[in-house]
Amino acid sequence: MPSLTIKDVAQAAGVSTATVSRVLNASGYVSEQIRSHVQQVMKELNYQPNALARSLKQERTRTVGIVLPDMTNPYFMTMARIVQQRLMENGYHLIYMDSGENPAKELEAIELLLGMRIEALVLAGTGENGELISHIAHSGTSVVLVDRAVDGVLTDSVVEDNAGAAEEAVAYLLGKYGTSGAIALLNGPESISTARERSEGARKAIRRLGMEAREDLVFAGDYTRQSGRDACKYWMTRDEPPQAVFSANNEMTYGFYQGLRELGIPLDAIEVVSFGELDAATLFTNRLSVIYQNPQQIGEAVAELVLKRLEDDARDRERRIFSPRFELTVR
Amino acid sequence: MPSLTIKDVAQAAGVSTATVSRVLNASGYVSEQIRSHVQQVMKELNYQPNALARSLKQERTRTVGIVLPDMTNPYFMTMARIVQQRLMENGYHLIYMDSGENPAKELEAIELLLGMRIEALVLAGTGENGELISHIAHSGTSVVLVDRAVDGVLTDSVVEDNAGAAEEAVAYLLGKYGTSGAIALLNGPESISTARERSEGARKAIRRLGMEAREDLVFAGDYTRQSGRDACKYWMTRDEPPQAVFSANNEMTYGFYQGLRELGIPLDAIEVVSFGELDAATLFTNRLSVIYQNPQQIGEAVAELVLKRLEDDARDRERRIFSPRFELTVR
DNA sequence: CAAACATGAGATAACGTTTACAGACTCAAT
DNA sequence: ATTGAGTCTGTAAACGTTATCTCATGTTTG
Repeated sequence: MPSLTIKDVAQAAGVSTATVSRVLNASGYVSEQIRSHVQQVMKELNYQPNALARSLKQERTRTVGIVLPDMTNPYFMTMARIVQQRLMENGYHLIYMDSGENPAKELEAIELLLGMRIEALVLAGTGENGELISHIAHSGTSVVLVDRAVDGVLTDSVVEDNAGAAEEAVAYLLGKYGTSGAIALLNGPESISTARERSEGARKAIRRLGMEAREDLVFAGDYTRQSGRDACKYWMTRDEPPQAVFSANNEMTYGFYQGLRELGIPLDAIEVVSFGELDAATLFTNRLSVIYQNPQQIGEAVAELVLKRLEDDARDRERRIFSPRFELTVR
Repeated sequence: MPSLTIKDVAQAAGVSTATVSRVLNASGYVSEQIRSHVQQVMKELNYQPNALARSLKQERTRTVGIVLPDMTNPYFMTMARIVQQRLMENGYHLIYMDSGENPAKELEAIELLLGMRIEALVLAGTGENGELISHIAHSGTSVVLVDRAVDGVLTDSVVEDNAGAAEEAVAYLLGKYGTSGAIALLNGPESISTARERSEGARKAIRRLGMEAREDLVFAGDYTRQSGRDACKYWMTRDEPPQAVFSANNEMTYGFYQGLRELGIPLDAIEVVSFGELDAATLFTNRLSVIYQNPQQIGEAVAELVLKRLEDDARDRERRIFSPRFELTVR
């Protein structure tokens, strides 16, 4: 829209556009008198510099993009908030995109951001657009992967020891409920690296006891509430339902409880250990434990890697691995 | 960074930049032969048009900004996701900012967006920057207020009948627990319009029975978990604790339960009715009911108003009011 | 058959900034 | 007096696009 330009300000203040620009950027020489006068005029006119023109000219946007699979998920948003905060403090800003766990939308989002000339991309990916992402990383825009790896992409990344935490949690359940094997695994989609790793860790715990996972107690969910519900119905209506469940994320866990509720089974009838942000839920039941992924910590790491990469593009690739805390809250 | 320009493409394809621009925008005349050739070249070079330059030239960004008080709150994000979706479908995109419920950060966010030349602003405000917001609305950038009114600002808006819903809920509690008055009100900050309205509605229900709210059973929270916890400690440690609580938002409700937990009081010892997204929580307790604000519905309305306003700036101001559903889930 | 028109493609002037570059002035040191 | 450095300000050329204006061609039309 026809908003004010530096020209209007210059005219109103009786100086050249160059001078206005200089006071705007506090660069070059400008007398204190004119300086304050120009600033006065800018305030009066309510002038707001055009970031588009500025970025175009400077060939810098000081902008970072982040694309997340689900912006309604507090885990991701808590992480992202820290990133935004740290970037802001360093003069960058963050632009959010939601891929909805959908590779095509992810592609669209990334291309939109590229068009905006982001200087760095933070991605919790669907795992599918490896070729493009690699290409981006090799052509000037820094890429930091978070939470999830992407096949064939080697860049800075901050991930979690999903396998290790899953193994620990399942080992705990096995220890408690014996080797009878009545422990169910509620897995996420194979396309997502975290889901694969969690599933693998869980299985490893079982194998270490010289057993194999009972495939009728393994459910291939897709990180949605609905799939947790489905798993519940599948398992809990049989003659010998499992005694415990390991769930790969929070949404599926909620779905599982919803299923119990619908089946009329008391929520405390079965012990659950779940990955993900379930703080609020643990208030309400005595038999749910979580594998807590500290999103603040992860956000801090992401911000740090982004900023480091931005100031030195030639750095070696860095990989941060955090260990989620298996927090036994069963009372 | 030195990304490719239309010039590079033109050179590689052996045509002028004007021609490349024409195929890019499918405007003007260009032979099918050259057309496909240029597109081929663009694919090969992985060319991504510079949105900054494009917007600058066209004096249109097709961008809408949204500033929310808390992007980790699924209520807001569920609403925003719909807005984004609808805007995308109409060729706009949405840029998110988080004000953290802080007027100064809100101001900063708005100014940033203005600098980016957003064409419309969606705002769930802190209630504090009325002057600026009014000014924006009167100078070409459409403004749509959502969830919360802002003093002195008259623009398109979509809000809820907070007072009505609060009144209904508290009337229910009064009916159930008699007029003994042992119903506690957990209010939000007075600066936020929704909080004021919810508090007022609750008080109205009490007055209708010819009584006044007992001020020792009214707690002035601030929409944070911590304040819910504080309220709990304040009320539940006295000789005659309240029999029921009306809470103005979800976060405070979680805090209240956390307080109960810490005090060792069974969560079902007290009935709660709360505003906000508490879907998951109602799975776990039998004595929590929610006043459900349908975020999808609100998102749809916001998107519709934004799009209408964008295509006809002269429209009359429109105000959509939704009635939250008081959903009695107590079993 | 000239005149009108549709088609195709290149030059070029913006859009709102920043940033050389170049003048002009002041002031101290030679 | 002359130089030179330091301070202040303006002119104008970019940044990567799009859109207007040309100028060529055909291709209809009256």
